[in-house]
Amino acid sequence: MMQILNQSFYNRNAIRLAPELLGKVLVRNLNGQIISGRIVEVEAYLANQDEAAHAFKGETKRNKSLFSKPGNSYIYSIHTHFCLDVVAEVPTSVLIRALEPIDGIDKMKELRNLSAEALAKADEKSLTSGPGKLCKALGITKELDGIDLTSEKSEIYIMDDGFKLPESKIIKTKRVGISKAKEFDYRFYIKENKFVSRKS
DNA sequence: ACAATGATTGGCT
DNA sequence: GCCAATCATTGTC
Repeated sequence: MMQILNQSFYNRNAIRLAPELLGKVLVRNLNGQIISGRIVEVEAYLANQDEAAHAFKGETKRNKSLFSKPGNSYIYSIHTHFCLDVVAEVPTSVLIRALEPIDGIDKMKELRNLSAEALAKADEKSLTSGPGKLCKALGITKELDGIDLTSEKSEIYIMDDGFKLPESKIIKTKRVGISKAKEFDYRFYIKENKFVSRKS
């Protein structure tokens, strides 16, 4: 049975929320068209004791969504891309790093804007296997920063479709691409899932 | 006002 | 594995 995740689901420390988000379905309503994918890789970011977290230095104009409320989006740009976090217990958050495409795969291909050559050999695996890639494939931009993910009226929300992920299928490792606080095992992904951005 | 930086990606070696 | 792309945000002057 399909059930939308509510605010109390999100309102816990990001380290506890992150593995619970694995297997849930991220839904994008793009002008009425549904694009969706199962979450297969995430990372938790804390605050006070986590130098890699955007919330580490306190609230700024950029990260104000982290200080808003559990279940809101936090979307920011990095280099030439956007990334999507869900706000957990304020101001911690969970970065969505990879999806297994479900609905709207043709639309994802269109939004990724791949070259004809890249499109020809693009398997579904490369469409959403990274935080920047999945934002592009789902048409997620900074305009959607701070929106409420707990309502089906929103342009982005997350569903539980009844998929049950066994504990034994959750792999926990160090986070990717950060220069500080590298030692923490705050990255979680689904074992043997080909849509994760990388192994180990 | 200006310089440095980055929770990434894609292409090339 | 290494590196450039490219720009919003941030800190400093």
